[in-house]
Amino acid sequence: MKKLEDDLTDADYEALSTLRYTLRRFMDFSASAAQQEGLPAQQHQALLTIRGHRGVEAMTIGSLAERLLIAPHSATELVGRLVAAGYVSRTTDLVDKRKQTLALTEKADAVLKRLTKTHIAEIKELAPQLIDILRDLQRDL
Amino acid sequence: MKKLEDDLTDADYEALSTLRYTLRRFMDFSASAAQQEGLPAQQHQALLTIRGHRGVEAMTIGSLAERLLIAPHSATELVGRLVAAGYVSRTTDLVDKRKQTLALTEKADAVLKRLTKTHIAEIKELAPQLIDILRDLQRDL
DNA sequence: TTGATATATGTCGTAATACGATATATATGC
DNA sequence: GCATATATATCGTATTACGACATATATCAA
Repeated sequence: MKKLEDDLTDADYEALSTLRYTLRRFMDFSASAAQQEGLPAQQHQALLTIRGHRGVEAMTIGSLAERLLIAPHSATELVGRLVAAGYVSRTTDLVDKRKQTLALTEKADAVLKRLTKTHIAEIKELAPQLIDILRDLQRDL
Repeated sequence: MKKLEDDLTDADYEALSTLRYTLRRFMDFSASAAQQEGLPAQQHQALLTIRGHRGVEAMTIGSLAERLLIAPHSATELVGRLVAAGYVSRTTDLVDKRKQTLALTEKADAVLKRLTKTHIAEIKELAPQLIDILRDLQRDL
């Protein structure tokens, strides 16, 4: 349906560039919204990850690290900040005492609820545009 | 089609969390790919932005900053690094001597071409999943 | 059980980079 | 032709993830 060679067109670069721009705007919106609630972006992501976690196993430092794509010891530091700020409680797992079980405080629940509503609203604005760009790139090459 | 109250369900948090996880994986893939080419992620974004720029006006420090959502003086520093590494040429605009016109070197063109191909391939993998999640969130609330 | 190894988390110094505050050069408008 | 705005640049600072290393607990084989 398109060019026969495997070379890239100006439109290809433009599409990818626009995708990244759109993603940046979303991330920027998100970071600003979190900041307004007094939360650094990464701490917001940690709260969302803990709250959005499905599964029988409780959330731990290690699984948080996996989900955030950071090293376990970086998650340790991140959780340290969250506990210090009163957003997360950290309890030693009773079965495996190496593990730390994480849970949100009421304070975190309230903040995250507001942020999540705002984010879903923003996504509704952004989604159609994003889907269009993704479809374009799918068809590409 | 869903709950009547404006409250969030566990599934809402889960969907948003999954969206962010998917975005992180893409960004992480991208950062790793760039790193393998010797480029920090932000420098890669700068190159892509310059290359993907459409419009009569040439790319400048200021418009790069806008597109990257960073402060102009941060773009100055970023471009400084790119010039030092031989990826970008910076020339004073002839009409408006305050402006710096940016262009990619051949070295940058080659690297960016490889990276862009890889990225488009990756997006083809990720796009269906991403579109699904976005649709879910669109229908939501 | 014991000892060896693996796993989970924690500590501390470092590096990278965007920012704030500030500065300079050029343009533009009255 | 000055006052103000715009575009870019410089430098010190703050944030945060990481590498290197350390500790505690678990697991498994002999």
